[in-house]
Amino acid sequence: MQLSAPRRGRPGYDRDEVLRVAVQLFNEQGYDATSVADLAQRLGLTKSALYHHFDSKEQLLQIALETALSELEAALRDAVARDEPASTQLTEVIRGAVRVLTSEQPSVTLLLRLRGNSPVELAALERRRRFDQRVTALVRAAQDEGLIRADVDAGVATRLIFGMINSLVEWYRPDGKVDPALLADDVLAMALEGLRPR
Amino acid sequence: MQLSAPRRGRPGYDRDEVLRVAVQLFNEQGYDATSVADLAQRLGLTKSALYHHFDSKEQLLQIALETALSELEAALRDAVARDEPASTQLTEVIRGAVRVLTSEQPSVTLLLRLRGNSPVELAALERRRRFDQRVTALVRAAQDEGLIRADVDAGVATRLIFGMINSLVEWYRPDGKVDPALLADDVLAMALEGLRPR
DNA sequence: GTCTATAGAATGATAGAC
DNA sequence: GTCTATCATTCTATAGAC
Repeated sequence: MQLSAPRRGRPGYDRDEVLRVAVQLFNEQGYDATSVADLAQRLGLTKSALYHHFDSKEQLLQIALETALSELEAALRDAVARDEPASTQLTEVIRGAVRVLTSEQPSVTLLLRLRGNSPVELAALERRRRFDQRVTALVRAAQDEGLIRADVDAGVATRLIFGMINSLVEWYRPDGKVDPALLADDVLAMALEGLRPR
Repeated sequence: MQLSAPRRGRPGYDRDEVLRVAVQLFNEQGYDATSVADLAQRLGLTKSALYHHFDSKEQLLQIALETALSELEAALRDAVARDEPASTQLTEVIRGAVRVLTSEQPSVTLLLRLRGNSPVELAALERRRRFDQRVTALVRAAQDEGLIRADVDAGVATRLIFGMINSLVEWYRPDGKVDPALLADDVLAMALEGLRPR
């Protein structure tokens, strides 16, 4: 079974490679601050060559956001699929979110910086909001089970936990020095046990 | 003592009011996605009238960033001024940072979203980096004193703590329902004791 | 010849500055 | 309002691998 069709035509970038470089540049400079000319220059192409691969600048954004959101939603689905206590599901969601943020860091970074300036961005923000709501419900259930203190608001607790997790896109570097699974352990330890020695 | 000079000439915005609206709009849409025409429309002015108050769009950004950075640096200075253990200084820095993020939320929000696309942005990012380094040194000293577990990297711990704190700009709303000082208690409790009941 | 990646030139719209 | 620069985008055509 062949994994990729044999290359026809002159050699050059394919769609995936263009997308990868585009998302990286969007994250370096910001989506709005990055012009199609910037991207063409980074790739060593002309703008018109880029438009052969994609319909619009926004389409590049849309595809990247779809990747980020579908991976996060899959992690949530996997965590709640098995018949386990909400506390276990919550810890699995946290591990899954850390895994997605490290493995799909570029596209998730784009997602976390959206301002809602277009229908595409608004739709992505709405999907992200629904994800947050489902996690908040898990935190609430985990409070009922006693894993999480009941004297903190579930919404505040969720936001603080994901404040830690989401900050990963700002400083995590996939250079192999930090195992993402161990990083998830650190996040869970800090969220549940705190940083003070016991 | 009069707090504001009597208004002369036609009524209108003064420099501070223009700045306030500008920073708010920058945060709604993103700095790069906001045009001077957008800002003029929001204020009900022409672009020319705006340029009477300011030299450039970037000057508005620069002033806001100066506010955010000087307040954060002042909070750090206050925390380390008194002759107390590093552990105490660290908790005071955290309280101060939460106070600044809530009281100066608009300008700090701008600071946290910078990408370094101009010399002004690069200089601000460099000042922010120095702030982070000084806090990391405090965390390291607090580890030596036993407030913070020694088995987590000081840099990782600092980043996770400020991941929580910085997330405030995304969801805190100064509507009076949440006292910032109590919010700082929540952040400190989660960072030090964790969310699991003891 | 056919398919794909690429270029050059030009479009209309909008940017920041004054 | 006006200016010049730059924006995203499109049209038409070519270069190179099959």
